[in-house]
Amino acid sequence: MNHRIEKLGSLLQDAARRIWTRFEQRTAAHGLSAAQWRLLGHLLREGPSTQTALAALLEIEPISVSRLIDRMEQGGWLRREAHPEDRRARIVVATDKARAVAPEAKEIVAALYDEALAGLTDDDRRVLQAALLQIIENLKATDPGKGSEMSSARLETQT
Amino acid sequence: MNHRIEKLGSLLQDAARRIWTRFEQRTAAHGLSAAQWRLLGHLLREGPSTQTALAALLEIEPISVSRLIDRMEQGGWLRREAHPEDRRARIVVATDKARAVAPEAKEIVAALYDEALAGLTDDDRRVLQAALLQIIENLKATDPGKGSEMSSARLETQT
DNA sequence: CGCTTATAGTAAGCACGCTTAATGAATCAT
DNA sequence: ATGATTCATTAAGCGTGCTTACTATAAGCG
Repeated sequence: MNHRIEKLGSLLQDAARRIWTRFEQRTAAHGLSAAQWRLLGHLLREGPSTQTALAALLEIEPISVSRLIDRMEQGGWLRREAHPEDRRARIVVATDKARAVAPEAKEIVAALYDEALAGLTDDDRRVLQAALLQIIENLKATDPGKGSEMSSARLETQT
Repeated sequence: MNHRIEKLGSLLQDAARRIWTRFEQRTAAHGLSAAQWRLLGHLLREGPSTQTALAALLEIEPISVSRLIDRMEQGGWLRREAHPEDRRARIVVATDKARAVAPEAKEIVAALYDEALAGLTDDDRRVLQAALLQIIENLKATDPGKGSEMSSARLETQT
């Protein structure tokens, strides 16, 4: 019998909520939300991209990307442009405004993570990171506890 | 320089999202959501309670509790009753229906957590749990990176 | 007693995730 | 080439969290 983490779901949710709330407090001047910054980060690192590609990358549903981008376009963080070859698709391009705030946002995130992880050793942090990746991997399959095909996931899932 | 967890926020959010999504898939027959189950759990363990008390316990805003309870009341999971001494307050009481599904919900949660944590050793799990608690603690203060007053948090937050 | 302040709950409105379903364009197969 | 299927995106509507602002009651104080 393995160790039970009583409130795993609540703990994860709380931790995540606190982080993005804090992020938004600190970027309030720009009005950039955590989800928006996450998307923007991808866009800036990897260049213009299709909405579908972004959805896959962020692992959220295309419709969620669509509406996120609606607001970001309104906020002037990016533009939707026509795809040159596929008239179904749009290319999402970050604006100069986005490029301009990126360094500051990065610093805010770095400082926030340092704060969040204060008191944790390097080893703890590595275990934490690996554990989160493992959890995500374990829950990727549609519904059966099928788990992963990589990253050393051993399935010992059955009742 | 400590280990940086590049995408701490995203990882936490993803893991949490996957857990509650999965929970809701499995309780779809009852139509119980993860947040509702969380509230119900408190109610069943600790008995009838004021909305304010629930908000404090769940660490969410009273208004969030209010609307959550709206739906749960509609769903027949609980009732709002008058507080005998304070006419401002309402006492929230779980119904028999809630009591009836509790064992099944508990099992679903336990199985889900087992699945989520598959491949993690007992030590990993303990570190994970402690790390999540630490992160939550570290981010409790209003905004300044004040961190915690307990649980061995050393602040090494500065740039 | 009557005024001020604090507390319990709610309303309105926003962000972000979801599901389900629609639209238009591309692609595959006959 | 045409008809069916797949794919990119959007629309509508819901759940959960938030902030801000309001009502009603309670409590403290002159």
